[in-house]
Amino acid sequence: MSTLSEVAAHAGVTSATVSNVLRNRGRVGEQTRQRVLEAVAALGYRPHLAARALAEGRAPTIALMVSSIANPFYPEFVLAVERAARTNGHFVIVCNTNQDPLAGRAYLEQIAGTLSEGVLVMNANLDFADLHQTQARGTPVVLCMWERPNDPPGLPCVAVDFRRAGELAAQHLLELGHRHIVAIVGSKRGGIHAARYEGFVDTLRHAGVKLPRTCVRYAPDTIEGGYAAARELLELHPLTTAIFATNDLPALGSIHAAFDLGRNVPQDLSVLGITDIQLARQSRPPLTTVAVPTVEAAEMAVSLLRELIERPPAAHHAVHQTARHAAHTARNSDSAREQPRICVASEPRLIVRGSTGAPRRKRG
Amino acid sequence: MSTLSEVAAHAGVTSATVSNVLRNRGRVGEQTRQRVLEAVAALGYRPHLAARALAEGRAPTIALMVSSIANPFYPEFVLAVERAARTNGHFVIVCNTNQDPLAGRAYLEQIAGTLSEGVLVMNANLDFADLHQTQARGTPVVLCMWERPNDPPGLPCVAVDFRRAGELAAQHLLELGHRHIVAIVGSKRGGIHAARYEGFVDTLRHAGVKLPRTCVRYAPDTIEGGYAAARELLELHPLTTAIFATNDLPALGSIHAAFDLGRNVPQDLSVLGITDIQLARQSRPPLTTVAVPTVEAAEMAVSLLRELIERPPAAHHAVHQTARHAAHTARNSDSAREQPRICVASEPRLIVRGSTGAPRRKRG
DNA sequence: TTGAAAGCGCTAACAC
DNA sequence: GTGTTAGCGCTTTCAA
Repeated sequence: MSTLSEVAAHAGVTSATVSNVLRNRGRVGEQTRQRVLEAVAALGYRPHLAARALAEGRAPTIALMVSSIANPFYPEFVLAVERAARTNGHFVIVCNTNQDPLAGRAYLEQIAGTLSEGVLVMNANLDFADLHQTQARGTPVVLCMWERPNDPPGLPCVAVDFRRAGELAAQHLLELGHRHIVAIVGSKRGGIHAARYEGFVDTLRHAGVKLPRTCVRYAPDTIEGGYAAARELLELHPLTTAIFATNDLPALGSIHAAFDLGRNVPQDLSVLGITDIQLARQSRPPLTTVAVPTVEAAEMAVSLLRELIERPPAAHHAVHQTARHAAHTARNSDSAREQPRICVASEPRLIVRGSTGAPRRKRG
Repeated sequence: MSTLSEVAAHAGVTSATVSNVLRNRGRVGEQTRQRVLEAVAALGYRPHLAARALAEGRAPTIALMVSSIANPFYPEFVLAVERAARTNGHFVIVCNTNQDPLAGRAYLEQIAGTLSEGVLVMNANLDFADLHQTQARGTPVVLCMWERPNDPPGLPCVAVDFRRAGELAAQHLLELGHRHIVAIVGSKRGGIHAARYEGFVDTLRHAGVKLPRTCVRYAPDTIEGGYAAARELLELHPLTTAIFATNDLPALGSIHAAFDLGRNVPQDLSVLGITDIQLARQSRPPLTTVAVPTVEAAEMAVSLLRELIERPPAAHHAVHQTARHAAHTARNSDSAREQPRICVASEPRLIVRGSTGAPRRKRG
């Protein structure tokens, strides 16, 4: 691993010059530039990113917090984030909080501002206070998929209208003629899926279709969770013709439950979810779902983060600032907080596949 | 973001002392230690990881190269890697090579040795020459799942006996009484899945069961790939009673194909794969498969990497070395190369679930 | 037990 | 155009 000054020596110039040609800064004579380039090639020089980070006062990485990358939704998202980040010259560090706010805090404390110049948060079950703190310390934070555009979280975020997703789902079921519907909510009551559920229920209600409490289950956001919930629901309400799940995983589990109960999907039972993860396409029958703009959201999140990194929102009281690097500006916080940026991603849209259909006229 | 010397000033000591108390190095008086700790708390000091990396000559991260994290197998692996890495004090940077060796090289060139002190390679379709080069430059590299323990790759690796996995699969089918078998290989002919396939074929042959060329398909290692291959195979060989796929994803696709062809699994057709990804448990019917020790391999890989980082294998010719940091040792390469370490993970084992059974006596 | 000082590899003023 | 110089925040000899 050769260093800048080794290259400089080899080219008979000074390291500043090498630095300049490498970053196309400052005017450099054509011949020196050539000599430098040769030296770089000859020595196989590669810049030391940690050193550069230190000197520049900024890191080449961003941290992506997820609760557990094993959730089949995340990898798709991580992929998109990584792609977008790369084109901005950032590497991404995956931080599995494992649903534990303490683990999340530990990550934030170590990484934010020292190894990563920004933090992306994807439903990682983090303490908002921690997030605000890292922000106050000067490291931009953005929430990747805020579920309620009309109810801003007080942090920069990209919002996706999940309420609308719920509405779309209900509408589809209604149009098909379903009236005996049950719902599986993939989070705690009032939890993260609340907006999806409300959109669904409200739409049903407007159409005069009730969804009594016994027709909804709060379950883990997994295939197994959906499976168990669907079985219970189906056994309790044998006349059910459609199951709505607030996420694809439980919807997939519901299809399995139907299968095990000897019910054919979609002939005997319609099932639909929200998100459109890859698996949705790959189930038998393929899952009807309300697609959410995952990749778009990832890209927006990355670009919002980049923006925040480049031009940190001015703090209201101009803070005493001796620091050489502007990135450390937004230091103060509570007294005068400006509205955090919020980007709204495009609307969810219904994707009709094989798991929904009209209910049978009569059921046995 | 306060710095060491700010803390030092606040505590009335010098930054060296603060550094010492923070890392429990050097003897420090109990009272100064207390004052320092208070100052740290008061200022909310957190060490700057990039600065530390530069000073120590080592980075707190490792790079994990994968071809595309969207493959459902990887996240499970990434999760395990991340956990293991964290307990070693390393963050992990995910590098999607996207099947492109050039992308892989770009990653290696930028990251290795400058931002990451080690690289883990998980089937990332990389150029071995690049890998050797980064190793020669002093950054340890380990291959995460080498498929042929008896045929070392010339790089440190953790090996899993995938040939054995193929044997186990064949044995299971044989014991159930299957004789009309087809196979789907999830890689190019002679590609990464070759060992699995050979183990399978050889075991069949020893039992006197032939697997003619028309009974095997090389297909993409995906659900869709398996689906298409299975359909072809099944249409070509209607008497088939069992499908073996070298990976779970194509096996899952095969189940779908059977479904669409009106064949019941396992009554009309048995299907099995290799790996035991989470999805295998969650299909209908659940997939019989040969489980491979994913988590164990991840942990072994991380710990092998750590070992290599801590005690880099001595180069044979003691290389001229002025560098202050020992990590830059193993610089030379080809003429006198010592045997790279290879760790063998525990054996694959058969997991019988619902997708395999005895063949029907007679078929219509 | 503590401090002074050098240096990790790089960038960025500023001077020449 | 190119070199000089002073750091970035930390660790680590070596002295005191």
